Amino acid sequence: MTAVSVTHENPSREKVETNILMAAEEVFSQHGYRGASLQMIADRAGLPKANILYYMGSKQALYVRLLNRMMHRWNKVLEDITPESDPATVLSDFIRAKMVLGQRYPEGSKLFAAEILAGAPFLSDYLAGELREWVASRAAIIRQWSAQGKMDAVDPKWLIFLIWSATQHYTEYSAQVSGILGRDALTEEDIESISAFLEHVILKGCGISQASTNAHLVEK
Amino acid sequence: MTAVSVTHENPSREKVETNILMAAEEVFSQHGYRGASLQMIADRAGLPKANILYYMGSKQALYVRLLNRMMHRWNKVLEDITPESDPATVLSDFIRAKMVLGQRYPEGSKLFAAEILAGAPFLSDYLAGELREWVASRAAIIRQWSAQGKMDAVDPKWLIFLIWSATQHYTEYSAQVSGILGRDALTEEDIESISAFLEHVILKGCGISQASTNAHLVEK
DNA sequence: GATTGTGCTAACCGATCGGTCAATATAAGT
DNA sequence: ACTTATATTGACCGATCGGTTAGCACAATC
Repeated sequence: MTAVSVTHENPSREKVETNILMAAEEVFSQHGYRGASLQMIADRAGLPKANILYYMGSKQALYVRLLNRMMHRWNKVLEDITPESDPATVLSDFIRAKMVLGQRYPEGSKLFAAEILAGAPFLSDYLAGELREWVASRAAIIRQWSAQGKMDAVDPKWLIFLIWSATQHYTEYSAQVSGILGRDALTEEDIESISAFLEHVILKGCGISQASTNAHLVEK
Repeated sequence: MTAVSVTHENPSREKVETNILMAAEEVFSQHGYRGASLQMIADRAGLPKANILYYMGSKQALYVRLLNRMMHRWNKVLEDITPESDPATVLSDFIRAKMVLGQRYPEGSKLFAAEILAGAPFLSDYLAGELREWVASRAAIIRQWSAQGKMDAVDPKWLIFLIWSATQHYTEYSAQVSGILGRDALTEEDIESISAFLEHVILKGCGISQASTNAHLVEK
């Protein structure tokens, strides 16, 4: 068991696995679980197919691993959104964080979307468990804000779904968005412009006064 | 051979085709183009596989036909949204129409979503053509409204995307929504509640005064 | 230098893929 | 009745599916 030695330079197990995970994330996100094939993943990773199975065990194990990885990234963002006293900053942070998440992990986000489109066969427990509780706890806070007159008495669940959908749209429907905009991808300015727009509409729409400037109102 | 005459009882061509299209829409929407198999479609339609190909020619032809059917439904909704003078009614109608569309054709909507997730290989022309022009023409109208002081100077494209994403969410992420709500499906009241919420937040968020009552603010 | 353990992969497995075809059944026209 | 056109489907095709296995390369241990 002393065989620690110098395996660091070698394409050590970790590097190979990362390579496979990246390739698999792309393929699964485009074609869903059933539509993805190990051969496509292997080709994109530049490895023989048997190698994928050697490292990952099975197609399902690989898929579940990707889902879990994405769930953890997602949970991290959720945790960062602490229930402070100020609705404006909390909701604003939430919007920005979700936009960043989508931009940072576009493939993982699409993979998640494909899984849910398929009826979430691997995620139903997570949705009805952890995520549901997260929504419930946040909804309670929002309800308090409404009761305190800090914002309109909107249904908190619909508000949370609104922020989710509006931000996710730009990663999962990137093909539609760029097709319509006539651009290959969104620029940094686009992202900032969209974030500012969503902040403006959602906060104002919920009757929350915005602290920041109005500079973002200028159309790109 | 008494079986004669009454061909009306027979599943005449049109009926058979409709049956196949329905089955195919379900399967494609769940698994995407690659993930769907003709055998699954045949099973769901209660027909032998060869029969599917007899009526539809090929997997791709069947898929494209479904996409076109959904595009026409979609275009019909878009056409109904005429550029009247009043932003409030136009945007409100748009929101409601999109909610209805999603509830009416959930499978077709999901099929569309899966196609776009996969990079829209069959729809790129449509997106960069018809749909793009529709967005451009509507954006121009919204810009006029802003110039006339009827609403805030938000970027019209982001506004259109916001309405799309917020409404689509409830059909395409129905697995997530119902998982979190702890309900199998959305009720009529849910739909009304969501529509009213979106109307309230988006119109108010864009600085458009709402004519209707505030009854919808009561949380479900 | 023989042994052991791991990384790696060509070759193969049965199942299923989209699609073809020949055979049969049914209906319609004459 | 006979012909023609259409409907229907079991059997089959080569390709590809996820997964197994046997064997080779290589390095560390004894």
